[in-house]
Amino acid sequence: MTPFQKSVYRATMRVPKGSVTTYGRIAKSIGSLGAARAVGNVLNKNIDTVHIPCHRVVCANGKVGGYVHGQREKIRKLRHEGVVIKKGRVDESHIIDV
DNA sequence: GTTTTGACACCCG
DNA sequence: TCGGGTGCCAAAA
Repeated sequence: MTPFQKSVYRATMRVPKGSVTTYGRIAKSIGSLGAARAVGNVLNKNIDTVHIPCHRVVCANGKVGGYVHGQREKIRKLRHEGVVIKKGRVDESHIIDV
């Protein structure tokens, strides 16, 4: 596992339940500004959704983005944690910096 | 060493 | 608000 991937996973685990962050912000927080896309790639390769809450990572514009188990499932999980989602978009108030 | 691939971000019309 | 095009980055082939 590359150090970049470890950083991404660590950052992802920092996101508190009931809140979400964006790919770009994760990238910035681990010192790889502009690597939003690369971050997505890492999460995609990760199948270990049990140990890593990758469903709390969304797009900067509030769009949900993808998920290994399907977008539907991702949204369902988020709503389950109390995150408000309207028409496939996460409410801004839940998007935070870590 | 070079090319391809994405779970993005940003700008423009 | 929405779609399309462009730029960016790290990994894997």
